[in-house]
Amino acid sequence: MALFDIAEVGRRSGVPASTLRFYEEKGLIESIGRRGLRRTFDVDVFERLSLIALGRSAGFSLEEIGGMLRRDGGPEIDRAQLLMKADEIDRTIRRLRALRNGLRHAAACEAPSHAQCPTFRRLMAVAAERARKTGRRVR
Amino acid sequence: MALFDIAEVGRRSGVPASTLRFYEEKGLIESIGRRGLRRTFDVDVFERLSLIALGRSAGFSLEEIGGMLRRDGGPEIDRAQLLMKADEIDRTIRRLRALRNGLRHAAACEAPSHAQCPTFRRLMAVAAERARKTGRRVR
DNA sequence: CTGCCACTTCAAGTCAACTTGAGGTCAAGA
DNA sequence: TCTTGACCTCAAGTTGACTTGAAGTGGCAG
Repeated sequence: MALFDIAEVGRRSGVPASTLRFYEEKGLIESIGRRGLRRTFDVDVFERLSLIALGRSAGFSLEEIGGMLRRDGGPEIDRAQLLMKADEIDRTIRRLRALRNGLRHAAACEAPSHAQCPTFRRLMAVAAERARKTGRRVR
Repeated sequence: MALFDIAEVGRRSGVPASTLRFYEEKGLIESIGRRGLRRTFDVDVFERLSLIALGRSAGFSLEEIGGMLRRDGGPEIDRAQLLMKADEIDRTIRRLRALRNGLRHAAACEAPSHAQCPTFRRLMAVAAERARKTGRRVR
C-alpha cells in the first residue's frame, strides 16, 4: 500500500491540499491516478515536495524549480545554477550582516542622530550604491 | 539648494517617482512640503531610501522596515526592538549559511544523483521540516 | 499671459503563490 | 439504499510591492 490520497499527503508533508492541487496544475508534482475523482499519489511525491521546499527556501521561484525538476524525472539539477544561487545567498548574508550590525549599533549608539555616526553613514552609503546599480528586485 | 522635487530624488536615488509616492503613502519617507502641488524633499530622504533599500535587499518587508525606521513611542522600547530584530537576523544568517553550504556541496558532490547524496538529503529534510512547521514563508 | 508638460490624485492593474468559496461527485459506512 | 463528507473543479479573492492610466493642476520658459 504505497498509495496516498491528497489529505494523507497533506498530513505527512504539511502541504495543504489546495497547494498540492496547485502544484499539480503547475506540473511540479503529479498524481499517479485517480480513484473515482480522487487523486492518488505515490511515495515519490514526498521527495518531490521536499525538493520544492528546499528550492523555495533557497529563493527559487516555482517556475525555476519546475525547470529543474522537469529536466528529467530525477533531481538532476544544474550545478552551475546551484553555485549561482549559493553566491547570491552569500551576498544576501553580507547584507544581512551589515544590517544587523547597523541595528545593533543604532540601539547602542549615543550620538544625537544616526546621521552623525560614521558607522551608520558607511552602512548607508553601501546600501545606496547597491540600490542605484541594481534597481529593484530581491529574492 | 537642499530641496529636491520628486523627479530629482528619483534621478539621484534610482527609485521611480511612483515608488516614492507609494513609500510616502506608506509613511516610509516624507516630503518636507509642497511647491504648488509638487512634493519637495529634503536631503534626508536619500539616507532614508538607502535604509529602505538595505532592508529590502536583506529581505524585510516594507512593514518591518517601517517598524525599524519609525522611532515612535519610547526610545527604550525602540532599542529593544532593534536588538530583537538583530537577533532575528542572526538566526536567518545561520540558516542561510547552512543552505549555502548545502548548495555548494550539492554542486560539487560526485554522487550519481542529488537524491543519493546524504548531505543533500539532509538539506531537503530540513527544508521540508521547516515547511511543515512554519507553513508558508521564504527568506 | 499662455501653453506645455511635469507633476498631482485615485483607481485599477500586475505578478507570484496561494487560499477560499460555490456548487458538484462519489466511496464508504450505517 | 441512503447519507455523509471528503474530494473534485473552476472562478475569484488575497497579499505585498509596486506600476499604469486617466483626468486634473499649476510652475515656469517664452
